[in-house]
Amino acid sequence: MKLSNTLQRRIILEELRKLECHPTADELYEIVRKRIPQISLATVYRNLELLSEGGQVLKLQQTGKQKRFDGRVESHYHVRCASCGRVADIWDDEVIAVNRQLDVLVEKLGMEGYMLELNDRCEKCREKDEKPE
Amino acid sequence: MKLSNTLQRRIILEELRKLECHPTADELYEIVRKRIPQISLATVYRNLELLSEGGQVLKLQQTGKQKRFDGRVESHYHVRCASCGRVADIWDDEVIAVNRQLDVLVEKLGMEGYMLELNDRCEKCREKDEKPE
DNA sequence: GTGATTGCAAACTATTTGCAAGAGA
DNA sequence: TCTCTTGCAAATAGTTTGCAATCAC
Repeated sequence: MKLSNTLQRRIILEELRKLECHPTADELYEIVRKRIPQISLATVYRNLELLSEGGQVLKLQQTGKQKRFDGRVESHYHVRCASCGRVADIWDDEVIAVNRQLDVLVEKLGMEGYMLELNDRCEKCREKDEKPE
Repeated sequence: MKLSNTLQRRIILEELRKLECHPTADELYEIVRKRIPQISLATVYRNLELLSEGGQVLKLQQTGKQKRFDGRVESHYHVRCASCGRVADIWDDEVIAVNRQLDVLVEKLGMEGYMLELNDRCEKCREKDEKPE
């Protein structure tokens, strides 16, 4: 589906690109509203979605909207399925090594921490890809 | 506030620890319900929250519930404020280096990608900490 | 013209909260 | 006993969707 060049779309992208910060949809809505007062929040959501599918905008969010919980507290690492959001543990030496490095780096920069997740697609989603009903 | 040892709390933690996977609150609710049929979803949410504050459970989620968008698509890196969720860019050579390593690693493991975010607290939240109204 | 897009309102999903009743120390 | 916790229902927050009108190509 090709995107047509509507006023709303143009302004949304233009205003987003102007910003140094990384607004939420409704923050951007408030900004865009100064130029197109009657625009609706749904339009902003729809366009951000389409633009990010088209690679013109970056969506800063992990897959899956629900929080997930882990009963194991000791440090270990996660792979999240890029399509369904399921999370599994990963025990790869190099992954562990990168995390060690990040621990050190974060300490050095005086930051609170970091969040690293690898993304893949889980078995179930891969099966679905092969035989989509 | 110390946590009292209620049946619900005990079973929630017990069932979560049994699992290899990392359930969402409602997935866990369904499991716990087999043992305490009248338990409510709100209780599961409340306990997961308390347990994760107490460090007995890990919450696998980034701060901030809203999606954020970025007008710059070229690869660059983010720091998210651990308390308000605001996102800023970071241009630190070592951070860039770690990301390069991750690119290579992900490629090698044949995965889709990764998501790395540093966490800190932003100016505004730091100020608030100092003089909480 | 016709398919994409809009604004609006309503729907939806995940999560949180108020409250009165009940359990734990 | 006195606080913490529960179940329930209602509220909230963020986001998505159906629809008829309108716009872009």
